[in-house]
Amino acid sequence: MAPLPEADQRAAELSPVSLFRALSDELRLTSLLLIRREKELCVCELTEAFEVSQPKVSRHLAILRDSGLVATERRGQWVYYSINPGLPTWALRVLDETAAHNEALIHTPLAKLGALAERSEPSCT
Amino acid sequence: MAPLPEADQRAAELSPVSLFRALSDELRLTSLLLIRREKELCVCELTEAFEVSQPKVSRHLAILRDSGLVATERRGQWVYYSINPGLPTWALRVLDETAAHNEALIHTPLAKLGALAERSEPSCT
DNA sequence: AGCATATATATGGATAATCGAATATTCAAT
DNA sequence: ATTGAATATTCGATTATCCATATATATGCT
Repeated sequence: MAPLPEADQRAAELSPVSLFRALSDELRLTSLLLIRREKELCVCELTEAFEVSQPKVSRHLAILRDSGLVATERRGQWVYYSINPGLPTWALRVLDETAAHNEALIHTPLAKLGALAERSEPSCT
Repeated sequence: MAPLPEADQRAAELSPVSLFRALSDELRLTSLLLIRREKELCVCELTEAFEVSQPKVSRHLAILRDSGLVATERRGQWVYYSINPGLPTWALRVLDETAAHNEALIHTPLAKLGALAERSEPSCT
């Protein structure tokens, strides 16, 4: 068999406690839900959507990545974060349930993202 | 309308972050799953099932109670913990998914509980 | 090369979580 | 009332988490 990518491997080993620890911070949870909804987002988009410092976003995304929840792909100067496709089904369902019944969680940042999108591509500032 | 019991009120306000924080500790998560499976358990049963100190179990159960996840009922000297019936559906589904696909989590403590049950009622020691 | 933008990491300090051990509290029964 | 069993709480120490700030790395462009 072909070896799994690193992130997928971590996701395959994902323990419930690791998942819940990762989701136990508001910025991490909402970032993950926003990424899930938008398919992929780069650091600067999240920084503007949540109006927090870039290092803060980066640090929390690193935690999501290290626990196997998100995958990253660099394209040019941007690093795009997306839901790790190797996530176990039960974890995806946890996210689905949480997202479906807590839409208010990402309401505001989603609106900010929308305003951002009107100026074409990332090009954050 | 009749006012909700305290625990139900907390459950109704349950935020995703609060839920995940509560589940981000192994003893709390496994205790909750064990309670869910057994309908109700008292502190001494959990103490023996997990082979940890009584204050430790009590402290973590208090956190589960304060975050609205479990309800308590005193019967004689024992305090029984059960899943808070006022838990929102999405939270129950999160527990369902977690339990269904991580049975190994409570395998050992469940076996210890079984051995305990052969000597009739709680009567821990 | 040199500069600007995007992202990541290191440092130090404040706050919170967790633990073991000791001590309270509550209830039942004598 | 006193004892014993079950549960809860407090205390001090340790560790983990989170933040802001500063700095480093990586990429693209000229």
